[in-house]
Amino acid sequence: MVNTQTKPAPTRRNRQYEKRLSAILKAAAKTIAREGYEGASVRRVAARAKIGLSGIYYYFHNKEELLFALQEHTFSTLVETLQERLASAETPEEKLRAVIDNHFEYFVNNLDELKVCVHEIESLSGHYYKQVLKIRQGYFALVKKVIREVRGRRTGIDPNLAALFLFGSLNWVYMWYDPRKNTEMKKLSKQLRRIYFNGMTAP
Amino acid sequence: MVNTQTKPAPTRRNRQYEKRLSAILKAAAKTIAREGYEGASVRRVAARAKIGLSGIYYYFHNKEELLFALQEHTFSTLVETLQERLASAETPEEKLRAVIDNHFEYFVNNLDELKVCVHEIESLSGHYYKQVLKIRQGYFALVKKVIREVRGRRTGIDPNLAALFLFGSLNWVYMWYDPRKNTEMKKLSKQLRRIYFNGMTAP
Amino acid sequence: MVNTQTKPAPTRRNRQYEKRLSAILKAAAKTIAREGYEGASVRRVAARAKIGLSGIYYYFHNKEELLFALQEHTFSTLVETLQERLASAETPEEKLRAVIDNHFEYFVNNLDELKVCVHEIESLSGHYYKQVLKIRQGYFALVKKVIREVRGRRTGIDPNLAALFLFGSLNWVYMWYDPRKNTEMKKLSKQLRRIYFNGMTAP
Amino acid sequence: MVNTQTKPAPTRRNRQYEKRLSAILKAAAKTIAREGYEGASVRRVAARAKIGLSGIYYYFHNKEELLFALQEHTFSTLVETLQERLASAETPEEKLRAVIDNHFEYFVNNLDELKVCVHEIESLSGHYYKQVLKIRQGYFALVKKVIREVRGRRTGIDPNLAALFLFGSLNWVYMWYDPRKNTEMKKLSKQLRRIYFNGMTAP
DNA sequence: TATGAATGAGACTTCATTCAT
DNA sequence: TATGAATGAAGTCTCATTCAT
Repeated sequence: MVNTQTKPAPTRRNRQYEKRLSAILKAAAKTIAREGYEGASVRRVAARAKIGLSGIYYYFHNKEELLFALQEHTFSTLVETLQERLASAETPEEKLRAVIDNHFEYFVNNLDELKVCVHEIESLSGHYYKQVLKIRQGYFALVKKVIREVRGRRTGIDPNLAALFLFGSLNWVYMWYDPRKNTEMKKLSKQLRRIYFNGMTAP
Repeated sequence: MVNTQTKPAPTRRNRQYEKRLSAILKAAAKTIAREGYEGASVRRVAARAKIGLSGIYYYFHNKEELLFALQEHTFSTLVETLQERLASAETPEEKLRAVIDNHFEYFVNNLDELKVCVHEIESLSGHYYKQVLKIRQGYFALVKKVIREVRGRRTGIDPNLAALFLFGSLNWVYMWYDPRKNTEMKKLSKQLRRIYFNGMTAP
Repeated sequence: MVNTQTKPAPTRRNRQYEKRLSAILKAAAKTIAREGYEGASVRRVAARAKIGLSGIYYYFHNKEELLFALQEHTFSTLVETLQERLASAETPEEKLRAVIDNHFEYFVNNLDELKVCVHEIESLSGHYYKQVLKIRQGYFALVKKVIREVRGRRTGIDPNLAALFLFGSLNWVYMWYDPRKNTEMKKLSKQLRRIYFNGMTAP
Repeated sequence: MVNTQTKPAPTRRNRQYEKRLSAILKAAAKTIAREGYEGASVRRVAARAKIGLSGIYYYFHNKEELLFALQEHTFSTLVETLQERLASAETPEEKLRAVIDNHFEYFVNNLDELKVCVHEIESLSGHYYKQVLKIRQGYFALVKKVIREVRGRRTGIDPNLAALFLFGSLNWVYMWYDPRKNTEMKKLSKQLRRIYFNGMTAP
């Protein structure tokens, strides 16, 4: 089953298993991104993953666990890569850039996954929700810390609110970004950095 | 049916009709806000509106029309009130404030409705979607124009992107705003204005 | 819905409703008697009742409620008619006869229902189970009291055990009684009375 | 496979096989006793037997065969031990006691198995059913013969009916016997004997 | 104007079973 | 001897919608 703590050596069987599993996750991301979590049917996810309907239930206990796996993985990755970037950033400005670039870069390479993470946060419930919440809170804390450094002593800026507004800008992107138009991510990033950096450092 | 162009004099019967209709809309907003459009069942909407299930279908042709009515009304109102506010604003700064205050004020008084508008945009399809899209585009155009005025000659700012980022910040609010904590809207507005105004006017 | 406390006057509509409802119950009894509770599918119950599958769910919230309604009604009737019979019985012997005849008579007229009640007692759970349990306990108490009268002062007989054994004999009938062979109920009753009456009154 | 006629010498391998097999049967008895035959899933039987799901299918062709093995073994044992007991009983009374004690003793040591045998008789079908039926008929014949001896010349007692009533009392025990309360089997046996012996021998 | 009764489609999930390994 | 992976069939239930009244 998914989420086993022990990772055995990748035998041929294991590799087959992992392949199927990630095929299912990819299919789930695509389907849920297009139809919404409630709107997406497990059957259609299975069809896209080229597996029998009941095959899904060999890998996941239920539909919600599919969404959970998606969110858990995406947010964890987001946090990890951000931490790496932040480690090699020095000035507050560089750190803000790390935050923004990290988010955009992941986004542009994982459109479906990020959409599902942003748009279906409340579709999880109970234990699943709480577990993802924790990771998201970690992510939020990282960003808030960066913002605190950016604003320095300017007490007119509330880091909490500023972080929430920034997340709004970042998360909303999936609603208008069109990959076919191939808008340069660099430009997006630069614009957003400019607004928020200047916005938070002006006297 | 909904959206009749001709508005007859408000007889007692008409008033009864309108009352029921808005009760249904309120119930729909609450239900869809909590359960999502796909997750919300017409049955539960009817129950909340204290009406028989099939009673709904006297007022609306189908479930999608419910969502449409909600979005149509909210976005139209948003545009209307913004126009009024803008008419009495003079400087670019005042206009930016009009945009932000208008959004926040409506939001705080219509939490469910705005959430439904923001979160369920893509749940409409076909004709319904297009009609709402038009209104939203009008709204967007108004805001973009304000932003253009704010940035003035600073060509480093792309009004389109800036508007999209601003909308992100505004729309994301429903995800974290907690009416029970009674956060002051004034503070929210002030913070957001500060970031975006400074962010777009810094050299 | 089923089990409404208020009983409105039987309009034509009501009569139609009642008819359907008892058709469903009859179909459920037949189906569950033949296939067992778990083995019986709601679909097949519906087919026998000549109603659409989902039609069942207009009358009952779920499958378990079907079984509950069956058991609730049967056991209640059993208790009621037994009470009537006991009221007009005088000697202990007559009372024992009332118990046995009451059970057999109901049984022979409602083979399916009684089988379902006896064989599927543990198929109910939670609230449903408890509610039926209460009625059954009432039934048991009635019988025990009769047995106490029968045994008189013979302390060698434990009324509790005797009642349980008697119920065993009564309930087991559905396993071997063949209505096509038209065994006379009178004979059954007489035999059983003889064994238990003599068995409990011998010195 | 199960029920091989030839019994090879018990090598180590064979012993391992038998062990597993009886572990599965024990698990099946427990599971089916709790959840019913239809309600019990092979998966859960396997889990309880601490074996892989498909491992079951090495020992049994299908689910029904599991139930069959259980019933076949239990009823055969019941018949065997009864025959032994009867061989050393002399008076009719002693023989009746043999019948009752035999049943109760087996019952108290094999609660799950006997429940499954009594409650799931009709869950078998076709060939499986017939085979078990034969054994049960043998059991029934034994008991009927004893009863015939007990009643002697009292033609008012129909041995067939009396046997059926007695079986009812015996079989129903699983519905109310609570092993935790540790009711003395001796008392149960004595009570039942008293009722049936006196019941059938009174003038 | 409103509802009670009904339905077909489709949702999620579990089932017994198989087969290559 | 045993299992991991997979499947088709079937299960219960909810859904949006209709229509006679």
